[in-house]
Amino acid sequence: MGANKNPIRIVIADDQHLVRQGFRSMLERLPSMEIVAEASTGKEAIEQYSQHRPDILLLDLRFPDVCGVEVIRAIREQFLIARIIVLTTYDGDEEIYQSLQAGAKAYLLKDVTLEALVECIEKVHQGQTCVPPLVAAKLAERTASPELTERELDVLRRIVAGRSNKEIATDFNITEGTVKTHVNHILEKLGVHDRTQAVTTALKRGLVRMDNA
Amino acid sequence: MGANKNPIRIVIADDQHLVRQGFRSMLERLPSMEIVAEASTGKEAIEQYSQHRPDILLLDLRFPDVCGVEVIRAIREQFLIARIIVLTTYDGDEEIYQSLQAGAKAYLLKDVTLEALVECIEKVHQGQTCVPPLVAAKLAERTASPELTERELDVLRRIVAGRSNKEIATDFNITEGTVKTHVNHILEKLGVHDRTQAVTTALKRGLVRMDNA
DNA sequence: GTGGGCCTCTACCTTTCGATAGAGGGAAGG
DNA sequence: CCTTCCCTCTATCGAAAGGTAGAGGCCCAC
Repeated sequence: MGANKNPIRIVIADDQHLVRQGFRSMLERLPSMEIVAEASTGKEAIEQYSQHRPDILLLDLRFPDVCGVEVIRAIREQFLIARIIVLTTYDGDEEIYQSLQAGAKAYLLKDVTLEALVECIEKVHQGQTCVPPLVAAKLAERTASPELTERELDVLRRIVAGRSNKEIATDFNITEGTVKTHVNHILEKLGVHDRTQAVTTALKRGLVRMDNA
Repeated sequence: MGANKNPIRIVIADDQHLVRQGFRSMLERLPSMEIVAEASTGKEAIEQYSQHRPDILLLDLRFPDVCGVEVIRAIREQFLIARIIVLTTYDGDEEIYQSLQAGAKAYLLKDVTLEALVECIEKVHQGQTCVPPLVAAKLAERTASPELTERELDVLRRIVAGRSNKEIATDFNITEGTVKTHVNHILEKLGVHDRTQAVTTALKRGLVRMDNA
């Protein structure tokens, strides 16, 4: 089991130290893989990618600073050939859609087996994509449901932040009536009946994220 | 680096395959540790504990079936000496409190270093406990805030499920007025002004969990 | 048994929310 | 140019939510 001449060069980006070390520990056993760097934030992920130009970037979506999708966009902007595998626990249709839309080549959930991960890495390295059936099914859900406009997303985020219609109105310098219009459209598009349900479905689908603390 | 005569025998319980394998891969390198089993559900965790009686159980809180706290209670009921380390991403004060209350000896977040994990395992194996400062701080928050009654928790769960006061009333066969009373108490105790904020606060603090799908 | 939670109920009132229906302006695209 | 979409606003209305202030029954602990 000697060193491989052309191992697949990989950067791991995950905000959890232990998870990164775990991945590293598993993948380093394989002679065909080489971990060239780690990143614990979105910013670091971009930096490490630029610096090392790995064959594969294993990317989580959760970071303290930039969200994973932004990382994908930023990297793909500079390096169109970038081969990015999203490896995360989030299974919301919106997160999947956004990631693939931004240019990720694969979307894996962290409950896959090591074998599946390795297979995926090899496929992507060869220029293929990799979207497991369950993920694809989630993606289909999203395609079936109407898209929110930018403004509606703004309002939705404030709703999740726990603000009232009146407060949202002052936040955006618009009338409460307008906010209500947006809210109505949001409820329609999400297929729910009140803002409380809007919050939970938005969180489940990955349309918004809760701020910590 | 030969085999240790008395390695610390460990069971790993985590719903994510890749994470389990990562932990195993890391810990197996240490001669002083031995992974004797894995579990991917709460039920399995209890079974594997009973069967192997490990020195240490590394336990996540998220499982498809039983929640981690229940697992702790079930195991501690049979095996009072059980030494359980909670290793999770959840940092809500309620989850921490419940876990330690149920008898966990340590509570670690998955962003700790491997060194910290190993140190924790050794400490717990020697009969000590291990609660990092940040976790302890979260715990303090919980102690400072009033506790919800069983009924209030029932109502809160329904609120998170997106049900209206009227619906909750029929769910529990009580009047809508009574539900409103409970809701008022909930809002007071959580320190929020409406049910939407109650939902996010409850989720952040780990008082309730969202049902998937 | 007395006090204190807890759960239950009632009543009243204000505010907020959500539904509905419309309308005007601006930007993008055919 | 015309259509379409988005954002904005107005107006009205009923339904739901939230605040306040009680009160009775139950069980447990002191």
